[in-house]
Amino acid sequence: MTGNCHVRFLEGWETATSPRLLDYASCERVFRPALVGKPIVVLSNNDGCIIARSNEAKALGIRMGEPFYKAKALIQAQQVQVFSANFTLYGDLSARVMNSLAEFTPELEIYSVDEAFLNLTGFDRANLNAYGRQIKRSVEQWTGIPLSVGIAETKTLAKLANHLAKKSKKANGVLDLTHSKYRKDALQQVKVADVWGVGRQYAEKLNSKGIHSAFDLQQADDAWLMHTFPVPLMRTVQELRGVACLSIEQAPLPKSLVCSRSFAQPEENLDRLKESVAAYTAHAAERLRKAGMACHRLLVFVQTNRFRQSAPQYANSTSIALITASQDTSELIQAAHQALRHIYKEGYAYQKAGVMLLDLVPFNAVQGNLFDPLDRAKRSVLMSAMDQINQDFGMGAIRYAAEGLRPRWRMKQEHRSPRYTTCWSELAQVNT
DNA sequence: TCTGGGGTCCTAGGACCC
DNA sequence: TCTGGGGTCCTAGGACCC
Repeated sequence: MTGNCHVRFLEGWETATSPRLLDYASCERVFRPALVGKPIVVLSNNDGCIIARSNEAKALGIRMGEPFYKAKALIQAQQVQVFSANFTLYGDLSARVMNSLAEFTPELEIYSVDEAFLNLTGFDRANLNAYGRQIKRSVEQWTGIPLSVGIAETKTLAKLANHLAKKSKKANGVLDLTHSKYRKDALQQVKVADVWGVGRQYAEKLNSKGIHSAFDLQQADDAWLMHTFPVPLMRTVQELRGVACLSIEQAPLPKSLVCSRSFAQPEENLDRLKESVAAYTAHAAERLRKAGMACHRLLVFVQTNRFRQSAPQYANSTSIALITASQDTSELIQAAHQALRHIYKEGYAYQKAGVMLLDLVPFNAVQGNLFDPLDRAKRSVLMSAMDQINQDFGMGAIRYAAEGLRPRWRMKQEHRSPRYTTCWSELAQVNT
């Protein structure tokens, strides 16, 4: 028997079309225990809109995805605590939770910043529920982050169990559905749109054929499904039936890597776009080196604000192939600037730009090139030195002049909490 | 007035070759 | 030169996920 355990903390969010919330509120509370029980909201990059609310803030009627300025009066009147998204802090707390979870399984898959799968194959089936409670209790005690646990034979069922564990008072954060007589009942309770692998498009199509619950989907006709939907949905259905199609995977190598941002203000000027693209490239390259990878292709994209339909619209992208796979920041910045010059058109108010590093390969497996103009061994030493300095003194302590000195395009983050766990100077701001 | 950022997989279709 | 059939590779786009 395979036992899959799905753990979720912080809660998840979804795309703009069906916003759920990201409960980063619990991260903020770890260092400000006085905030427990108080209303909290977390803002998106640029402090534009609300991407997370604590239960107390929800109760006040603050909506998910609501523009900050619209909720401002209510927020002030009710003394709601406001935070800019602090992804550095959330990422670090996430790593601590993952390390704690690793104590409970020989095989841990870090699925996202706030989710993990634990392989419990071979564990005592009768005691899985108790084991789930032990995980929840221990990790919460060690990290201060609340979590919920779902257990079942397949990953899809484990996710579904977790979904119910959070909602059900009786489950109290832990639900084991392995060989459970409540299985049918559980599947009937979950809307098909809430099944992992069923998005909005599929849900609409399924609903129109009378398939509304996870149970309906589990019972659906195979021939019809195969004919109507792409292959991955059939895997989902099999998983709902208890047939494992997805294995627990440990740290699969990334295939691509993206860094992109919306600007605080629209940007028309090529030089400033070049600065932002250089900075995104530098950031992406740093992550690339950290992953031990190099890229064969680099893509740059720019776009105007698609919500402002009255303004002229333009979006484009292009990629540059690199003869030798690279992780060298200056080489990548050069390529990025070359790509940007190709797609830049004057007279548009750009709202967003981004850099994608594609066709990644492990750095130690990079094919050399006889006519390579770069001394890569030397460059590599330079990159390591830069990364070390930035790690010790904070992100951006040392950077390329091409990134600009006082970047106007930097994000607005007026309400960011300190990076308590990753920056000594900010730790001093701890306030209880 | 505001509307994030970072990923994967599958499929269709065009280019090119034999 | 014309023809059909079939293969591979690449790209773009759309679905999904967090």
